[in-house]
Amino acid sequence: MNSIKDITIYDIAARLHISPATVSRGLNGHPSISLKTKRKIKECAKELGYRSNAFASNLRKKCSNTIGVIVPRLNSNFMSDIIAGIEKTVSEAGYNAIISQSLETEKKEALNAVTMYNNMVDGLLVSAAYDSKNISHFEPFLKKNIPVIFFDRVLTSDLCSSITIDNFKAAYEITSHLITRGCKKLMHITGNTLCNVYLERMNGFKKALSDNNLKINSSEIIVSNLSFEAGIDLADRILKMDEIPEGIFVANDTCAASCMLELKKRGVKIPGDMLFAGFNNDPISKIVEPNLTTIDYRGFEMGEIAAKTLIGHLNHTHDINLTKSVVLRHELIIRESSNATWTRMKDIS
Amino acid sequence: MNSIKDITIYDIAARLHISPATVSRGLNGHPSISLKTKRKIKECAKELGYRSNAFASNLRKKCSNTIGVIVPRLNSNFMSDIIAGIEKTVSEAGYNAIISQSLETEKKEALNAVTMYNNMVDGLLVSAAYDSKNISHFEPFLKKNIPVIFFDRVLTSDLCSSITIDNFKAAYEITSHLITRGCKKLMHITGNTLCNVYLERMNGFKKALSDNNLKINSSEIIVSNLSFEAGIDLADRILKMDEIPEGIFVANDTCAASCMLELKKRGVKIPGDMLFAGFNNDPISKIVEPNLTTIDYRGFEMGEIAAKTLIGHLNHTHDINLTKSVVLRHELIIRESSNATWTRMKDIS
DNA sequence: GTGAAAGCGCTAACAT
DNA sequence: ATGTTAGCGCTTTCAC
Repeated sequence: MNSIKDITIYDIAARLHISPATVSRGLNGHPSISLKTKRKIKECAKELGYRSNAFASNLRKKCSNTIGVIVPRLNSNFMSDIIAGIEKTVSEAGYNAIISQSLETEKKEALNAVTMYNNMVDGLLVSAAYDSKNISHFEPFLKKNIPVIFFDRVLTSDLCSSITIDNFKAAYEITSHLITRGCKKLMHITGNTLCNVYLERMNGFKKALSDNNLKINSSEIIVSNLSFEAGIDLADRILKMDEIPEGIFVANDTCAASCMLELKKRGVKIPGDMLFAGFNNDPISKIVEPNLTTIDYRGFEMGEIAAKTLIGHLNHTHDINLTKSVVLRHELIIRESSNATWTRMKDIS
Repeated sequence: MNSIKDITIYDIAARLHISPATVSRGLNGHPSISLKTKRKIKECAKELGYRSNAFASNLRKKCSNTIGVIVPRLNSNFMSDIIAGIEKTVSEAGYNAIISQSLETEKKEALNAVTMYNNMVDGLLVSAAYDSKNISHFEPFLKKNIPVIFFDRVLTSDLCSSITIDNFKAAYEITSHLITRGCKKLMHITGNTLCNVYLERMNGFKKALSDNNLKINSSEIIVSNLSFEAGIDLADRILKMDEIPEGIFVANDTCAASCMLELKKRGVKIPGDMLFAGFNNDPISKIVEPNLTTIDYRGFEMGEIAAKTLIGHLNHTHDINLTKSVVLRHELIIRESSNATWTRMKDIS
């Protein structure tokens, strides 16, 4: 295939009448090589179009200088920001990143992990799939002391660090906000509660209710896949309820937006008849009418910190204390979908 | 770091009293190894927790079994679909993919290309950055006969295949649709016309106008970065025009949606006062009100075909005829934003 | 400051 | 059907 032979350090050595060892050292900035020879080597390398053979180098050094990234999906702004944050950080530290998506299944997540393992990644950054139950598929890494760090969607383990936001608190705040606006009968639409982010958001919702002396009826918490289509089905389900909720907190923006639209289509006025809140501050939350109250958190920063934590750990190899958690800040963004005092109580009085 | 020594084929060979070569062949399913020994080898490998060292293998074979993917951004559903299509295809063919984003700059695209080159990818799949002007940064690949295939955002070159849709035709169709609906004064908002997709969409727009005997005023074509924010600024600019357009075709959905919303906020009725069309069939197009007329094309399929083309080329190494183009189908999706006969002409009559 | 030499783990001639 | 052997390109210990 590649008709033209690759230039190796031997070619440079021959041309310069020095040893390959010196060339290797020169190229890698080894301190004990004189500046003059270093310069000569680099010039020659450039001239001949030399490129370092990463395989030979990695084989010899027994490490890849690569970190693996596994995420559920790449299709959100949020994830793209995270990836950008990771890429920036790892490349600044002289590492490469290899990225893969689990498409929300534990099976593909495990498969991706095997690939990463075989490619000898130095560390792993993971945001777990929707149905990932435990860290068993990451055990080969842990056994070999290859650090695995979770971000956003974490799998709890004593052996892994995690970077998250305080989903419980964020949910508590957004629910309290709806309550402050006058909602008494609230509803929560969440994702698979195996997933920490959805479990915690649900718990925050519940706590806000109980702290405000509102009773929690289990029928008012619905688990869904939070897709666009699910939002439409949910609207239907909501309208069929005995008592229509006054405020709805959905665990993501996409589903909140489609649900809201469907309800509007069926004659529900928002925020007139019902208040709405989402989660993520996705661009969609600024497009949907009314604009959606939501929780903002910065993906880029999360990616940066996840990568920095991993690389920091990789550098001082003796850091026993891997198991730390970083919690990033979030912000409640109040928009039109909840920005009215809820007044259906007039009907009752 | 990794305290436990890795198992190699030598360990398996020793344990089984056979040669490492046999182990290697057995593991790789070489035909001339008896089924019995194959099974024995695989069992032993599993038992010892063997993993193949990809570096040694790649070093020896002088190929990486990896294809590189460079895209502008990962943050759209469309791109995520493309990546999923690529990943599925390459993994079925026994390859790996390494993915990176250029963040819309030629500079980072070139940087990513260097990384890919040093990692000896067997081929490259590229969707060009916003400001990528030529293929010079891919020349090292072409010089070494490493195939580079463009998809969606292509850079024209005799040396590279491309997978696209017929942007010209799609734009022609959507513009004709607006004209059929009664618009006489049309406007087009496009991206950097260095980019084939935007250039062709603009040309399709122009052709539809001239075919319908509508004159093209250069002021009615605006180049923008097509971002959410740009849409808002454009709304302002549109309202300041001497003659407000009757129909607007924007080259993507995000910008179309934000522009439409801002116009609505300023009192413009859509589709009452003005028809709108976007491009991409992004989820946002189904959220914005009115729902946006747009062009749909399937990303998953595009990714699949791009990867299949590349891998097909990789397999029969003698395929001289790399330079072929595949054009995928697209579909005009008519929604509410243009689904009304335009009637402002009443004002004039 | 530089060189010699061994070896990382695997594969592919070339044997048998 | 299996074994022998050499070598992919690099890094690194040990010499000097």
